[in-house]
Amino acid sequence: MLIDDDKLKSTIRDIPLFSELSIEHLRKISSFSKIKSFKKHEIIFNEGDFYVGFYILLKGGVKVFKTSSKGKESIVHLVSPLTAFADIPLFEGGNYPVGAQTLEESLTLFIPKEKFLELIYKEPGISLKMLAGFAKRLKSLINQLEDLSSKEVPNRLAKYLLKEIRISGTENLPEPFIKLSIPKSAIASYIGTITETLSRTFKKLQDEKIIRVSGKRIFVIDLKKLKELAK
Amino acid sequence: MLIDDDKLKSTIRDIPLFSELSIEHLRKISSFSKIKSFKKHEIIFNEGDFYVGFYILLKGGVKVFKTSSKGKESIVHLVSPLTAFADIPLFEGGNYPVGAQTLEESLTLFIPKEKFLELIYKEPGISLKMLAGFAKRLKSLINQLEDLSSKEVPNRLAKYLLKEIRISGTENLPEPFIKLSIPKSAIASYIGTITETLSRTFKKLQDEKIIRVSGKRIFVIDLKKLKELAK
DNA sequence: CATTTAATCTGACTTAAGTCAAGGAAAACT
DNA sequence: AGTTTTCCTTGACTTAAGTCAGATTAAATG
Repeated sequence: MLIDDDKLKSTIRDIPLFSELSIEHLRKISSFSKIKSFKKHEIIFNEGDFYVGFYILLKGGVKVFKTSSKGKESIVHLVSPLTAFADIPLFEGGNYPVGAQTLEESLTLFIPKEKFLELIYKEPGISLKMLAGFAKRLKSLINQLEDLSSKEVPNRLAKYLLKEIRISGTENLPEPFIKLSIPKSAIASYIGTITETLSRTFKKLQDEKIIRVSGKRIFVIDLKKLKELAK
Repeated sequence: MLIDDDKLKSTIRDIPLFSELSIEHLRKISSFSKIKSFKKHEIIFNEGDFYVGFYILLKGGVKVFKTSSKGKESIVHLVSPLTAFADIPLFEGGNYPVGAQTLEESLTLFIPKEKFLELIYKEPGISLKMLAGFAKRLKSLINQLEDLSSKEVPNRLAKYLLKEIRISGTENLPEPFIKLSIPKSAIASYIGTITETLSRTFKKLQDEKIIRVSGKRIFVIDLKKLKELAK
């Protein structure tokens, strides 16, 4: 156990999915769920594994991906802390339809399927929360889908950068920036391209004086142009 | 009113979402929902319209689409009968994030947001049903996303054709076939390409003796090859 | 049924982005 | 610190699929 029980309960509170549960329920959840820690690049589960439950990322970074018949992997979700992943098959039956692997050392909360479904039957409030969460993800997947088919790589990269800047909270600085904590190859796959093309696109945006790259940091010189590209 | 009330209630029963509701609840739903009929090519709602509720297609065909900033439309959902659409914003707030338009003369059941949410609070079984439905769609969107980024047009078309053949129930015939009820332009957009490319791809599959096209009917000559292409 | 309108096809051309191959840079690991 | 491994970049080339323009066919409508 890497964090103590009280800390865990207050962390569970921060998870949108569980934000409105009573102390009682939080205790219950923490009683049947397990903290699991993973090293960098460790596999959490493989596509096709027997489904036993879902995870909430507490700390670190995780990629959720599908592997095509030709072995090419495409990342469908870059998980950030306090977000659930692999919760879809809870209601679908079957095995894990995707694989998950850490991008850095990570801490997760594992929630076993059966116990959780029991709880959800008793506590309908949770299902409404989950519906809201699923709705949000459906919407974002639909957007991703539309972007992928109607926009080019520079547009998709711009959109990704803007999202990251919003998360970083540096949006209103004279030079908003982000620090990449994941390899560029993961970004490439996530926005639906390959590393070579991504590398060239980064260069292109630099040539156009829209961004400035310094190691793992990307500074936005011209936010207006970036937003223009993204929409 | 184009179908009588009893017929309507038994139709509602066939909708997966409502399949396990009591007569009481079915009556309730049919009391506050409205049958709306639409002509061919009629707009049901536009992207950005104020959200008032969702629809269930009873008869006909509907496309759900997003329009990019450059005016290019991409179809995110080809709705077939007994399927709900525009139900995502129920839990998300905001306006309609997509537009919907009929592809042929259609009959829908309109279910107003507020009334439905009231019902769902009282009847938690519905939310579990909806969760299952959302989970299924999330999974299918993830698959679409993966296909779009890892596969080429012929592969995507093959996959689409196979899905339609499964629906048509002719899978085990010596020559499985489907009858296109929607314009090819809709298929093109749905699989993420344009009509010209789709036309050439159809030709390619014909040259390779995988399919045979006769008007609006597509016959599969070589199912094995088609499946090979799709995976 | 004739004529307007919409859908589909075909060809010539362009282009974004993928593949292949090779060097460099940065990180991780004794 | 030095070496191995992973990550990133660059160049030359190829290709799938998009754009543009025009022709053909099918469908809708008076």
